[in-house]
Amino acid sequence: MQITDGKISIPVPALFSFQECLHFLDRGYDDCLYSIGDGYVIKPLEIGGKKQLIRIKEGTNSLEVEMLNEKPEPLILQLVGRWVEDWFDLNRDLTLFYKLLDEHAQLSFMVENFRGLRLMGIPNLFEALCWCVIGQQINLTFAHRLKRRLVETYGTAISYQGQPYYYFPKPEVLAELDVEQLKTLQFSRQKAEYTIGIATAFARGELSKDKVKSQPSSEQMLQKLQRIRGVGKWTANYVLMKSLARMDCIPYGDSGLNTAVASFLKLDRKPTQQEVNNFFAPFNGWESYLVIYLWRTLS
DNA sequence: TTCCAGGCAGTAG
DNA sequence: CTACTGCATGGA
Repeated sequence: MQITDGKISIPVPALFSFQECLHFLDRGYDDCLYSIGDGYVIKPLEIGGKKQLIRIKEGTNSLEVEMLNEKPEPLILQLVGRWVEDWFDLNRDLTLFYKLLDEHAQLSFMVENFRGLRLMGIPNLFEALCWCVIGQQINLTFAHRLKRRLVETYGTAISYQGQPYYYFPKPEVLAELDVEQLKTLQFSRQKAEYTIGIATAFARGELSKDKVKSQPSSEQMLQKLQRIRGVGKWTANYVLMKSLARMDCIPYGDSGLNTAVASFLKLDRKPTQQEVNNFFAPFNGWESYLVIYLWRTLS
């Protein structure tokens, strides 16, 4: 990572495609927590309690990060750079995963077709959990609408060139809400209760990214997460993958995953958990990436 | 109209 | 243990 003149230049690894990553972020959904333009993404993020707004473009074998709202000191720039590396999962060598894909009779086409697609993270665990609750069992268009209402109502924003850029609401804010307030945003009673419960757990310090991280194994991380009401097997696996960058997660029950696996196995029904496990077996240690690539086949 | 979406908890057997 | 049900809305 190089920092010169208030800008950050991050070298990208082999098997990286900015275009594939942007495609993932775009996908036709209206997301309120970043903004995609032609060849760039603008993202608001908080570093050390300070609100930053960054624009990420592609350079020559690099990502170029520009600070849009202020010119912070080099230490902060360093942290912003690390955050971007985290978001795009840049510090991962995908050679082995690609070798496994290449050896696979049905999936080897992904090596060329999806080349360089990375696991785009949701570094904020609280946000990731809320997003799962919102997305549970409803169509993604409506899920994005619900998220937008939550963020625009209870989040904070900064303005850049006349446009507001929103930060996800703080747990302390959502923890103070009552169910009826979220129901006016068209949350179901259940989604409202789960969201407030998760916010309360974070606000009280019962749950945090560090607390989940400190568990010795993925299995125990899953168990810690699933103790929270509203967090089941699907959500726990999803957030371990997206927020903690664990590589061995399969969000069992995911309808998109079921659709993709059923299609490769030529089933006219949902695959059983055993069939999903068998399908994933050759990708031991790379399950999360395979999930991302299977979802990619659907869009 | 009915069915089902990037599920989950609660209950019954 | 498995099977079923309510939840909320919108698109196919």
